[in-house]
Amino acid sequence: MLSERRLEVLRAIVQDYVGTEEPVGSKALTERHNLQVSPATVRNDMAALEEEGYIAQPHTSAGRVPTDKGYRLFVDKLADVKPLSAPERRAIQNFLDGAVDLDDVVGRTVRLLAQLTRQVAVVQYPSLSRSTVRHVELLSLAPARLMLVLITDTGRVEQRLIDCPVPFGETSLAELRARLNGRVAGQRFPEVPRLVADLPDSFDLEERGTVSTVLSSLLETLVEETEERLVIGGTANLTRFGQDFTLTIRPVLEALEEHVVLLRLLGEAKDSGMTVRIGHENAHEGLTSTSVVSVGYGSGDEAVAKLGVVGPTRMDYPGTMGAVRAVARYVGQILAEN
Amino acid sequence: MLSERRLEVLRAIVQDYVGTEEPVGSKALTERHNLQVSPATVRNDMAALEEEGYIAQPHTSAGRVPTDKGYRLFVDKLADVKPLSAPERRAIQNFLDGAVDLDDVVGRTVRLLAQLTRQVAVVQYPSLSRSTVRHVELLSLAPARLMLVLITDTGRVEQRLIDCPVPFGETSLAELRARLNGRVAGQRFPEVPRLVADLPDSFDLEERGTVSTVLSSLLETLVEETEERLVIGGTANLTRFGQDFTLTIRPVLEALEEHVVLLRLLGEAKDSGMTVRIGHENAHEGLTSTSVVSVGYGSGDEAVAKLGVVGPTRMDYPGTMGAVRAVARYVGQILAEN
DNA sequence: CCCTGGCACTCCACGTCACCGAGTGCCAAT
DNA sequence: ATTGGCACTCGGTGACGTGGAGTGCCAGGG
Repeated sequence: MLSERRLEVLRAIVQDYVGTEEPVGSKALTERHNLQVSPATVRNDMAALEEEGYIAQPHTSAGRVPTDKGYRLFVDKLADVKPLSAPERRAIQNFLDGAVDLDDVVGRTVRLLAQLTRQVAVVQYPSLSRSTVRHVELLSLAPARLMLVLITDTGRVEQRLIDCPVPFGETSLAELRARLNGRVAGQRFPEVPRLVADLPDSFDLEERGTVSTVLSSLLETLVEETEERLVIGGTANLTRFGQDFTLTIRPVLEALEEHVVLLRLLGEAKDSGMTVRIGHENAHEGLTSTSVVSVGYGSGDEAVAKLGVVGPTRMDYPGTMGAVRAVARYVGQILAEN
Repeated sequence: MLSERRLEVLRAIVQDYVGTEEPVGSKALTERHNLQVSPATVRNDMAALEEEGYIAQPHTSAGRVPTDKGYRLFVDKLADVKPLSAPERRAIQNFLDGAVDLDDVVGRTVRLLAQLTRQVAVVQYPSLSRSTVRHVELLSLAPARLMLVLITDTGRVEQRLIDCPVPFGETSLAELRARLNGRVAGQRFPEVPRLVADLPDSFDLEERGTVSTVLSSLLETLVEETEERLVIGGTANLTRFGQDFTLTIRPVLEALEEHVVLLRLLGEAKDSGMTVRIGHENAHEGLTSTSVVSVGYGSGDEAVAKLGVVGPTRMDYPGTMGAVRAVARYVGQILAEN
């Protein structure tokens, strides 16, 4: 177990390094933080911290830099989430209050988060599987072509084109629409397959084919690929970090374009509370020098989706966590109002 | 007027520079392109080309680099659009054919274009103002809350939440829905305001407020901000250019995040045929070292939107133009099939 | 009149070298 | 356990020299 002061030294190293982006030495530490001990003592502490793997030196005769393990300890034990300032909170509210629909909420949120943290922001649309069905609409676009529109309590709207095997009459359509809504409206999505399974049976033989087509189209929207959508913003902020460039920024951009990767990442995070994944804790190769701060958000207690930021491991964790948490709360409020 | 050979020299310079990314000298030119003249002659030609502003040297005793004006001449007079190879064409077709709805088509297109050109791809959704209304749907989500769903012939679906001043009965809703569709279905969007202007008059006084609210919400979707949507992909490709980085890549990323900027850019392009805007021809400051190749696409002769790529001025113009044109054609075909 | 070979000149890129300074580890003293 | 002292390491920086690619110009030849 590390002594109290050594933890204090680690905290100071993290804070300084995050601020200056340069390896921090023993002398500078004692000057900038009043540790009440001499540089030599700090050196001993640093040697111990390095021994334990919390910090490292890029090369002999350079200052120390926190390792992933060091950041982990910092986040777990040494850092408090920094609440936003009053003006910041007001800015959030003003910015989000103008949203007119879910797309708008998500779009504004991602811009807001990127601006607030000066990092890359990621916002997931409310997951279908955690929403309830508000309404299912069936529209006839052409004799043998339907459009299925799905609306959730979180305001999400999914549509899908359907090619019918045979033309489907307007009355049958109304019938199907009514029965479908009778079954699923107000129900949770994961229940839907079970609830509609026997629906084709109650239709005439010749209509059954179309009904089945419609249903399978409905069930397809629950497939992961369409189920989880997300939006990314603030990628320009990536250019603020290091100039190694092709080694640092490219893999990150590539990873960000692979939404699947991000979805998996967010999926691995805890459902409630904030999750911080640091450096190599992220499975994806391109993201081993970044940290991901994410949190669930939702209109009630339960999270319907996640949002967060992606930034360099050397980031201001307390500030970032504060911003992420605050934004998630406001978004939850907005959602609850609808 | 420049002699034939001088144009040939310019072409050679552009080709070599695009290939090597390094200033090209007279000797290398004569070796790699059989110009049938000596380096000294080429030097004279180069001096003339520089005099005219088509090429420049980064510093004395370095090779020459094309200027924006040089690229412009190259594109206008010296380059042919390079048709795609058969495998490439097949790849496009395979990749786009699997799309299930418009979102999917646009998403696939942007990925395809980014991969094909190895640059940043931009795809605009079919513009509402150039589409016709296929259907307008009104759903009652809560007593005083409606959802307006708008479907175009291009497959685009826009939805909007509406808060009604007073609850609106189901029969009135059906009435409004029917009359609305009677007026606008099959009509072009720009006609819509005119067509619905007198609609509130035919309703009872107490319903008029809600009807007006619905109509103004419908008209709002025609406002530019929601009217034009676009998707961007392949930003990771930006890292392939130069390492000046904060001077080159950041402003571009920032510009790309400002969809408004891109929309203006695309808007300035010709409606039919391909448009190439080179370097400083782009009004936006962040894009003065990039070129934008764009082209309209649509299901018929008329373009409903544009797509294109953003890359460094030093790009393979013939190849890029070929890819952009081919993709636009295929997307048009896909759209026509729906 | 245009093309060509020759020649002197210019500068960037690159490698070498020396030096400075921040930072370290270790040790003896308190 | 803490501290001051001291020798050592090593990356960053600037000065310097050199090589080479490239240029402009000029005189001679088709």
